[in-house]
Amino acid sequence: MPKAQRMAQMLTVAEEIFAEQGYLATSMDEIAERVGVSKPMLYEYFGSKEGLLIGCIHRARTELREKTAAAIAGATSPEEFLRLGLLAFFEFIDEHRRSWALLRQEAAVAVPSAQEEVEGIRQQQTDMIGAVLASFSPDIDPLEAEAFAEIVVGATERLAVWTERRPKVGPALATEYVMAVIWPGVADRLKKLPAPAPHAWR
Amino acid sequence: MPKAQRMAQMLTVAEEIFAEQGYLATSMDEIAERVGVSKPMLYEYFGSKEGLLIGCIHRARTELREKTAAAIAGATSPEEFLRLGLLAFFEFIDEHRRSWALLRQEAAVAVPSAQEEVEGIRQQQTDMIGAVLASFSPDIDPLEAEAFAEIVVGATERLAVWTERRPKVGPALATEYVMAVIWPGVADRLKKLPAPAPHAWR
DNA sequence: GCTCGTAACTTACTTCGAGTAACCTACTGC
DNA sequence: GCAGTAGGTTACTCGAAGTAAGTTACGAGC
Repeated sequence: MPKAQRMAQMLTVAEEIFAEQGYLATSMDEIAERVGVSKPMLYEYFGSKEGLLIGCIHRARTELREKTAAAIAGATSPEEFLRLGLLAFFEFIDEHRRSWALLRQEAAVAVPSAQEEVEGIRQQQTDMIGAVLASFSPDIDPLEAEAFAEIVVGATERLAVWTERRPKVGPALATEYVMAVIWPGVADRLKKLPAPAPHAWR
Repeated sequence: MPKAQRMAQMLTVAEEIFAEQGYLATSMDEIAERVGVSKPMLYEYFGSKEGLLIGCIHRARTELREKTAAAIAGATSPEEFLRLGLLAFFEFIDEHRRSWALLRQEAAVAVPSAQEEVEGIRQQQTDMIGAVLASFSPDIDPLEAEAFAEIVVGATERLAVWTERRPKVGPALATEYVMAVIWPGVADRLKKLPAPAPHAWR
């Protein structure tokens, strides 16, 4: 089997087993066996167990970025922008329930560089939010914009984990919940800056 | 040295080394050596490496619960309640910078029971928020209340991680950021429902 | 002042899994 | 038909989790 194809297969199998049993409880021998190949092949292509995990995360990250970018492409207001971005995120999670737990939870643990990959996902998200804030309200304090973006990402991520325990809450409702809590506050801040709002500073 | 004292010492050392190097990169021999005791003693008192980690998390959780409970004791409005709770949380993080990363990130380890301990911390937080919402607005949809609580906890946790990279953002400012984003949305929801007579409930 | 019981501790293993060295084989281009 | 290489394997090393069995410190009861 050609290299690229074999690598993709390995990632798929690894993601599945990691999600099933957890990163620590999974041995490279086991993954190799389920792929139908010997352990050194995994090392040939991914260098280490950690490398394999990072490969999984990286692939998910790429897919998430593409979906989000496509989703927000047509947005015309900050509210629409946020709503579409959140929806894309929750839909992604919904489609990847199993691997999501892995990527979000396991990766943190394991290894500093896997940690970086996960941070990369968050960076995508915060960058996106930061871009909304900055584009619609260029004078916002950069530190505050960053904090807002982190808050939105944190809220969203946490709610994504929560929806796993509440299967009846689908992507649309999850999006509404997040918007209901954060949008008034974000809108408030956006209004205040460009044209000083009626009620100035609390 | 008596058992209780030795256990406390072990937890302190373990927390420190885990935070320094990460859970995986730390060996039990290393912890034992730094405690000044042999490895089987660690197993005698904590059963496993995982057990030791859980011990660390559990201790932190207890401390956080006590501090938060003390902080919110005198609150009279939902806003004050939230603000004091958040402040207590950020102050706790500020005092435990080293071990914080460990407890939140590392603990997500494949080991389910460590994961549960960390979820226990979050449960404390969401319960607290849920209690505010329910006490000030008893007719709120329980599912929505739960979602709101998760959102607030997620936002807070994420901002706590962020402040580690922004040392100039202290607990007070972090609290303000979170309140600025979430309070308008939460207040909005509380207002929408039939206002309870202040004294008539419970 | 001895000895019994137990709490606190150690040495010396076993076991398991990550990572590696060295070797094999089938196909492709020439 | 031979050389080079992509794709693969077997059989190891080594480090760290976990354990079995034994050792010392010491207070209580006689």
